[in-house]
Parts: sequence; structure tokens; C-alpha cells
Amino acid sequence: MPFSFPFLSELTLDCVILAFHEDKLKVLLLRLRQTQDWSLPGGLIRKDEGVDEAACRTLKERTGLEHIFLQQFKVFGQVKRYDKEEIKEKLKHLVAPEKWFDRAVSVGYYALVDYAKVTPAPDALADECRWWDVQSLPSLLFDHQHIIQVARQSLRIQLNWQPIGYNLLPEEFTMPELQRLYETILGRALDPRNFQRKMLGLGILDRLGIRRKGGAHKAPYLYRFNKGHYDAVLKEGNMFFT
Amino acid sequence: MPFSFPFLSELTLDCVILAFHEDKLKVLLLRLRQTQDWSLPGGLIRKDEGVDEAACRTLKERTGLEHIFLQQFKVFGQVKRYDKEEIKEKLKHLVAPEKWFDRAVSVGYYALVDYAKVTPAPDALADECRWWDVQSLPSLLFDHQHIIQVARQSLRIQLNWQPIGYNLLPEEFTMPELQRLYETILGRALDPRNFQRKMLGLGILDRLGIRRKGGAHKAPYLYRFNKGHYDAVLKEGNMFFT
DNA sequence: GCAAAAGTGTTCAGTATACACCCATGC
DNA sequence: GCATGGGTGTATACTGAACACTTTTGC
Repeated sequence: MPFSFPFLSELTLDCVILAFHEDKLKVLLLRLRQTQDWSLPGGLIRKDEGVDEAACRTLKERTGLEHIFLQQFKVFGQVKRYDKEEIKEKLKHLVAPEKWFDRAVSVGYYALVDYAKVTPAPDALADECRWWDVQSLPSLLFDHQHIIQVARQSLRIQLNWQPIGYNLLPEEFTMPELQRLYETILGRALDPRNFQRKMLGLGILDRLGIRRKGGAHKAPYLYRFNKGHYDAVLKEGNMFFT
Repeated sequence: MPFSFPFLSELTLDCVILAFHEDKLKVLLLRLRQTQDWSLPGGLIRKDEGVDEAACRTLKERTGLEHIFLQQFKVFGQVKRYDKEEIKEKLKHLVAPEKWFDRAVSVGYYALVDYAKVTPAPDALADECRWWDVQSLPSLLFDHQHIIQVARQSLRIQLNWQPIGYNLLPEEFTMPELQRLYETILGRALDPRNFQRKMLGLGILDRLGIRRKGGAHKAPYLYRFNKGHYDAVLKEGNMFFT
């Protein structure tokens, strides 16, 4: 490794970028050049940037998005996180064997983004960058399968405390859409009446007009998040969801 | 730095070791040789140990304790976490200027321990190691003041979800003692009747005999944690405390 | 007019909260 | 016997959970 290597060599980060589309929770994955396996976006931290900044940069590079809720959720610090020989073999066309770090600790982040606003962008090392349904992931490199599991679990816990949806849904959305988002993350059905009452009770939603098109049924109301109240609830973190 | 330096050079850890004594929350601090300022125990991670293992090792070295609840709570990853020149000057008798890492990211941990079971042990670099009341901390090196604040906040949040006390109180304790622990962490008074009902309702306590001595008043019951039930509640994390 | 989804209100049970009195002990 | 803290029970308010019917729309 040359002396001027501008990145930290012992610490990396991984971003679990989640979105919601067609009632499914999606995660953004990359397929590195000439490999069959996929991996999380993430990677190196510049020596002159904070770890959180590096996570924001990664998010921006892959999705084009900024000012997104990005949550540090866990440090993956075991000595042996995955089978290094297997990875070296699979990625030998990309990284010379002597260039591999001895060991890297990784900081896990998750982000929640609006599916429609993202144009997944592969980087120089990747052939493809696209959304995958978290329910049916492809084969993943490193310990990324595990990282995604832990991220989803952290997200589920966060849901008990804080509102979710601000960057995950379009600006305007309907109550059933918001409910399906919650149901997808929690993995179980919720009662529409109780759900609506609770959400409206939090005062983080503003109701707009009626939407007409699209649905072949009764037209639902449109809502928009009230950013001020939303942020207040986010900060206080006193929203229970059991 | 010699090639054989056996520690990670970009990543460190800091342990906020908390205990409860005389109705006060205490934190264990070290005073480095020939300095007036104090700092958190922690430090380097060996290249052949996991980050969590390193935190356990640190805890054991300073307190002699093992098998303690140790919680990763945050990565402190800004580029400039504190005034490096000030620190270099203050610690110049301990660390040669050229030995300073360019930058270190730190993983914060907190641990909850039984005050009576700890014999604080300074390490080779420290003159003193002792408990300080979190309400009146001395002058601290690095960003350790900040780290302690974040740890306490994380602890308060954890309290809403999980039982606390297993390693913090002696084996046998009274209900008022447990209540004072909660009151100290939460920073407000709780109703003794409701507190007792909730704790007993969780089924994590076993009542023993009556204790006689000590108190100049009615003898309170002694309790012990039921480890099995305690761990179950810890795992489920469904205990609200608002 | 029928199927599919959206919207709304009420009841019930469980739990958090507030509150007052008696009991045991050391001095 | 009195001051201090420990222990217990009850009434009330709130909140979450369960539940059924009407409305709108496209076909």
C-alpha cells in the first residue's frame, strides 16, 4: 500500500440503502465487475472526512440523493468476518492479492430513500447497481447478508420510537401506502382504523385534496409530512408501536 | 510507527464504565501520569482481537470484571474530535510527538458494573484510577466529556426497553435500592408503589427473606434477579418505562 | 350492480398514574 | 413515642386492540 493512500485502511463502512416499492422493501446492491455475487455499497473512508460524511458521500454517489436520514447502527468488528480466501479468489481480477487489508472493521449504516427519486449508479468497479427485494436476495459477498439482517432488525426497533417515511415515500402519499410501508417493515398486518388514528394523532401529517386517478376504487386522501412536527417527534422519540 | 506495531492505528475504543454508589451514578476515570486531567479507560485494539473483545479486555484490566453487559453505543468518527495540539502538549511526557496517530476513530462502549466488586486498577500510563460522580466530573482529556454524555443518553433510552441492574447492583438488593438506581439514571422521581408493581410484574425478581441490620427503619425485603427471566426480558426488549 | 378498496366510530380490556394509610425499626 | 422509611391496595384515565358497516369508483 503506497504511503500516500488517501483512505483509512482499517476502517470501512457499509450502507444498507432501503426503499419501498410495490409493497416490497428493497435494498440497493452492486455487482462488482465480472463477478456473479453482489455486495452493499460502501467502502473506503477518506483520511480527511468524518465517518458520517463518508457514509453521506457513498449514498450520494450511488443514488444521487442528499440530506437523507442515515443511521449508524452497528460496528462489525470481529477479526474474521468472512472467509477471506474465498473473497480474494472471487475478486482477484479487481484487487491484487497483496493489496488486501489485513483486516477491516466496518461501520454499518442504513438509509431510507424514495424509490422513485433514485437512479442507481454503478461505480467504476461495478457492472451493475440495482434494487433487490430483501425477501429474495442474491448471493452476497463478505458478511453483507448478515449486515442486512442486522440493519433490518435495527430498523424495526427504531420504528417503535420514531416516525419513518419522510424520505422513503414520495412527497404526497395516501394513508394505505404509509400503512403498507409500516406493515412491510414490521412484517405483519396492522388494523387500518387504528393505524390511521395513531398516525393522525401524532400530528405529523397534513391532509391535502383527494386523488382521483390510478386506483380503480374509492379515491383515497393524499397526505404530506409536516416536517416541523415530524422532526419534533423524531427528536423526542416518544411514539410507541406495539 | 514500527512495522510490528500490534495494534490497529486508526481505530480505538472508549469505555464508559458506570456504577451506582450512595445514590449516585459513578464513572470510572484514569488520570494519566503527571497530568491534571482525566480520561476514560479504553484505547487500543490488538490486530488479532475483535473490537468487542478489546472492550472486554479493557474492562477486565481496569476493574477485574468479566462477563459484564457491555454495549456498543456509537462511533465517534469526525475528523477533528478535539484540539489535537492541546492534547499533544499535555501528554508530551507520555507520547512522543511523532508517535501520535494522524487521526483515530473511536467506538464508544458503556458497561454497568457492581461498585463493590471493582478494585479500580491504574495501568502503566496512569497515576490514578477512580470513580467520579457523573454529576461533577473533573476536567477531561480528548472528547471524553462528550462521550460520557452520549453514553448516559443511550443508557436512558435503553432503560425504556430493557431491564437494568443485573451487574450494577449487588447480588441481593432491596426494592428501594433498585428504584433509586432507576431514578438516578432517569433523573426523576418514581412512585414506589407503581415501581414495585411494574418490577414484580416483569417476573425478573425473586424475593428472599427480610434483611434486618443497617437500616434504622422498617426492614425491607431482599431480592435477587432471576437470571433466566431477566435474560428473556432483555432479549425481547418489551418493557416500557415512561 | 358488483367487486374492490377507502373511510369512519364504538366498545372493551389492560395498564399507567395518582393517591393514603399502616407497619417496623432505632433512637 | 416519634420520626423515618418500607410496604401495600384502590380508583381513574388513558391507550391499544378488536371489530362492522357505509362510501366511492371502474368495470
